[in-house]
Amino acid sequence: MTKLILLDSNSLMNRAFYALPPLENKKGVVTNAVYGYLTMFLRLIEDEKPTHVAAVFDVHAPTFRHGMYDGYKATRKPMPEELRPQIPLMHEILSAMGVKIVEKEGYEADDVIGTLAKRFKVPTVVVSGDRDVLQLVDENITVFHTRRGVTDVKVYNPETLSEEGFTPRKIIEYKALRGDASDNIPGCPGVGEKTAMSLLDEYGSVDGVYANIDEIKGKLREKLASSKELVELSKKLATINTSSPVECTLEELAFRPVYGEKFVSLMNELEFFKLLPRFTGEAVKKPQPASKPKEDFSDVPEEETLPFAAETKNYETVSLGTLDEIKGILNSVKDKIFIDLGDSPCFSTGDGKEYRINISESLFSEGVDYSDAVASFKEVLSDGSVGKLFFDAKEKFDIFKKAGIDVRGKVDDLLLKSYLINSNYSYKNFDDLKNASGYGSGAAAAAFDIDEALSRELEKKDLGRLYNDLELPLERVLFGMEKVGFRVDTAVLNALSERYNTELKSLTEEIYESAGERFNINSPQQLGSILFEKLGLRHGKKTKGKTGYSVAAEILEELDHPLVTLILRYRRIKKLHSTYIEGIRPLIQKDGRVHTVFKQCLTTTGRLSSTEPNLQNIPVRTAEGREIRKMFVPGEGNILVSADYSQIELRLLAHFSGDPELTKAFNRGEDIHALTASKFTGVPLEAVTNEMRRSAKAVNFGIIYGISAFGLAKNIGCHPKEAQRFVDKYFETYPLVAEYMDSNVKFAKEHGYIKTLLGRIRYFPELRSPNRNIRAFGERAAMNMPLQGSAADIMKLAMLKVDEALKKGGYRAETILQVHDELVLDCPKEEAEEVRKLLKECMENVVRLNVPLIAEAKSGADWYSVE
DNA sequence: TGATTCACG
DNA sequence: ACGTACGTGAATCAA
Repeated sequence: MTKLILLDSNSLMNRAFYALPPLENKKGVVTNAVYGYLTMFLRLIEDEKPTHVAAVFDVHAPTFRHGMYDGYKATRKPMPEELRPQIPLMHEILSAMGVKIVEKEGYEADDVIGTLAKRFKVPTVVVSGDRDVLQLVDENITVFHTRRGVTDVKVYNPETLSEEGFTPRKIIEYKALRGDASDNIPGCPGVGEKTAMSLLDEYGSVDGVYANIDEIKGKLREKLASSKELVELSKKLATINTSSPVECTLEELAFRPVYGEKFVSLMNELEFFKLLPRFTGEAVKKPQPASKPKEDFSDVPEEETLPFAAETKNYETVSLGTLDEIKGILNSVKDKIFIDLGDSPCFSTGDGKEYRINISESLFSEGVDYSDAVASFKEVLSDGSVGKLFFDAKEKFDIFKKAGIDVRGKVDDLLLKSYLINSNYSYKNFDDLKNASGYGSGAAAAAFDIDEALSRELEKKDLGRLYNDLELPLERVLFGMEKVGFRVDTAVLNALSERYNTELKSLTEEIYESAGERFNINSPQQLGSILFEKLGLRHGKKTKGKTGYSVAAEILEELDHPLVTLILRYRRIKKLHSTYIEGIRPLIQKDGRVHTVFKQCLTTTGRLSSTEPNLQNIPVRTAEGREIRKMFVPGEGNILVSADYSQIELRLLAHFSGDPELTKAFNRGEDIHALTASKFTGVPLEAVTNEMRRSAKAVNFGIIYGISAFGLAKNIGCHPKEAQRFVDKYFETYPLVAEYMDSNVKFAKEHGYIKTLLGRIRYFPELRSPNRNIRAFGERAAMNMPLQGSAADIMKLAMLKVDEALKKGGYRAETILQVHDELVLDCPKEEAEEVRKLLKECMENVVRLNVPLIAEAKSGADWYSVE
């Protein structure tokens, strides 16, 4: 039984492009349209089982139709930059599969499709995202119209078309009157959906309308009369040419797909791991000696690719129903076990089997609950001679700790390994591996293979030490910090809350009075309309997005109006109150402490991040906000000891660049910002004013961030031209810094990545973007990474050192917080002075640079008073 | 869900 | 002629 599928490929790719998020493979190639197209095609193959297929594309050349240049699509939006390269890619994939691509220069895909559809007189399915092709529907031809997304398809045959009040011919007539903006068909101005339909219901066609134009009254008649030519042109534009000179026989379209090496390698390169087996069917389950995906990446050795050893193995999943069964297997574990907890806990012993604990059925029916299932792991988890493999070990430590279980023995963490291999995609790497293993959900059975593959990759990238000697031991330290937590004084919290509440209330009244009406002060939209429309204050040029005016503090500060002053104050208090008071209150646990969660595998630079609550952004810069810190206190009988690195990133800049002036200054212990100011202005060091130092400091920071004159200007509020002079002056003063920054960008462009002091890698796919701005962003980030990332390395190393030193010295003090360049310890009072010295010592001597590392260590009764 | 705003290093 | 400082998280509004 013959069945022909005609794919309106440009239309489908366009649909897919806008329907799907901008998927990228690890090389930074956007693949969403290709992915969507293939998904749809796959579904068609499975559901429709076509015997013949044609993928029809537009050829982008001056477009003629009916022999007349029509300017058609001349004003159409240009194809997005991320979509354009996906078209040739799609061609390549289709060719590899053996799907016939049909295109005819000078003819729209519609015309080619119309011609083929009508030519062969066989059952045909036309697949398109455009409604134009509905005019082709007949007893042989069905149209699949993709609506939202790529899988939501409406099937049109003569019956369903008539249910919507259309006939194939009426589609053309309708378009002629109504027009179609997306296709640049003008139609009759002033005639919309409703009018077009009622005219056609009355007169049947465009010709019918004009033959009876006298019957029509008023404005509509004028419009129609004056647009007669336009409507007739529209009709021509809307009519698909079903006799284009396309030389193509039915036999040429025969669908005999081949999923050979070329196809497999393309799919792997694009990282369509789930799609591949669906195309190849059973073939992928069997070992495939011929096609090792890894080989396909061999020409890009520096790329952040992973081996897929897991793919070819056969795994077995076994479901366990009783505690005895679970315990039986757990008792036999010799050296290493992988455990994952999710909807149903599962584990593997490295025997190629995955054991799933069936909570929902037998365990429950035996009156055993989830915590007992977890508790059944107790023996093996507490056994120090058995190694553990986890994905996100710290989370597992926490879950087991809550069940009263301490995890002992050597631990490996798949997430951590994956993060070090590529910090841009640590979770995604793992997903890819899971998919490659052929199992959609837990990859317990494949975990050991994945672990091995990741270990090989770590070694290849020289990350073994960073993993074994830094990140992995740090994970335990971080877990300890989370468990201890930071005590919050609820009396102080309540007092602050009350103060803020009162203040907010009175500010709200004052604001309403000043504005002359009540409105939602928190709504940027409403606020903007009050300030800029009602009061007519001059607004910034910024009209980002569609909402209109920016009401950010930096804009409002320019305005001189009592209402604005009130608003700014309101917002400051509101922020403090909702984020740091009411936001933190519910996070205080029964022990009176907040237990932040440190994300060790999140940032691209190697820094930690802190959540629930975020203790890394507690206010400090303003006196007003700093008050919040009074509620963070040490445990009973303790004192807080804290130390922070002084200008660690600038010191690293001196170290890496080797700039003599910068190095000399740090070695002499000079004030680096004042020095920069002095060199800029020519005045002696002692004569540098606060204002001069402030600007110089901003420049120093700017350098760390990968300076741009515009960014600097915005920060210090000067003209970009003046900022540019500062930048030039800076690089003149510290010439080796300029060289160093250039060398970073150059290296990143050449190799695709940059390393920090301890060899941490960050990839920069942005540098290969066709988009200038994205590239420029990548360049700044590449300049910043060695500084921010190395500072993170050093701090992490210091945390390990502090932890060891405290243990070794038998101190009871505990690290409770890290804020990038600061460590906070909860310390018994009697240990305070010793611990303060120990902390400073550890932090300053953890690595040796060409310049000294300085840490200032202080203590205090709360986080506010730490001096 | 994404955009805005603002807190930190 | 563009749009820009680097790295984060939480609250809030508007769709």
